[in-house]
Amino acid sequence: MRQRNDTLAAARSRLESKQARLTPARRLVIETLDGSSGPQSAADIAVTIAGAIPMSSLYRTLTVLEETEVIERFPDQTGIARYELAEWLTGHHHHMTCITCGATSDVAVPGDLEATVIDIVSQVGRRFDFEVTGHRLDLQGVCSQCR
Amino acid sequence: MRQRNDTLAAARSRLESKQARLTPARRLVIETLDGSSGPQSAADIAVTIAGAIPMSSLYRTLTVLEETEVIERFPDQTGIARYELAEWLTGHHHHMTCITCGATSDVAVPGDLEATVIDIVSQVGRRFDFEVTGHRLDLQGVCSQCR
DNA sequence: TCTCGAAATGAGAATGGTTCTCATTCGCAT
DNA sequence: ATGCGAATGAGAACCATTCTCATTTCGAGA
Repeated sequence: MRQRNDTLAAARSRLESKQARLTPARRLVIETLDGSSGPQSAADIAVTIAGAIPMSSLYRTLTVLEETEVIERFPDQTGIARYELAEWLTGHHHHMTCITCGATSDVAVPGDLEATVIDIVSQVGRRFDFEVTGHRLDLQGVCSQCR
Repeated sequence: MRQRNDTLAAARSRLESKQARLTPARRLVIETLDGSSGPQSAADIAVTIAGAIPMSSLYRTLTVLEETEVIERFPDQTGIARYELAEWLTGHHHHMTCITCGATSDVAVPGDLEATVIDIVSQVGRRFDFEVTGHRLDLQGVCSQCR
């Protein structure tokens, strides 16, 4: 299990390799995402850190962390940006989104199944002359709490 | 191969079952999406139809068609909404997005592979106590034109 | 065919997430 | 200590999308 200090150290060296610093704001955002079980919006993060970082700075912080590939950004179903630690920090995973409560949580597909997914994806890429560099698998459904 | 008239007829009956009409604007949008090979943004559609529908009406049209499940909406990687005909009209498919040019195109995963995907997805759902109702598989990579 | 009411439209204002500007502050390397 | 690029904060600006409301269109019934 990766420790928080590992994440911060890895993030710091990634940032420094791009002449950016691990500032208090950036550290706070990284720690927040490291403690979350699913992708967080800027507003989510602001709530978690109790507004410790003004929105304009928070967005800029998120942009910097995204550009340095410490975090990844993708829109949720409504188009609002959500962030999580980059996969090289967390490990490859996918998402399950509950169509009832809207919650999205991470899901690590078991290794054997993930291998099959990768195989399928590359077969499809080959068939359509598309050089696959990554994939995303989202499950929609109803979570256990909503049933 | 589904014909355009089939699509329009199916859309009309779907709309009428929800006391909505197949108006000229709605027909135009449906025909536009029917003639596209990938998801289109509101701006894309506006260009294709040469501004024949004012943006406020276009957005409302898209909302109505989405609510009646004639089309589906999902945000692209930048968070901008993109639309395409619902899967009950087009058949189940996935998307390939080129990380170089940004183009997204539809891809129908061959039946045997799709069956495996469905199997994997339901296994994962079972394992995580999540009642899967649908899935989305996005391939990222480089298209043949960009290589 | 005429009429009425519900549905649809168009123009423009309003919204809200996100980005930009710019003046100020911070922190590392001399 | 000093200087300079990096980082910050406040607020304005942006822009995709939604809302408002007055007007128009369509279709069912007279």
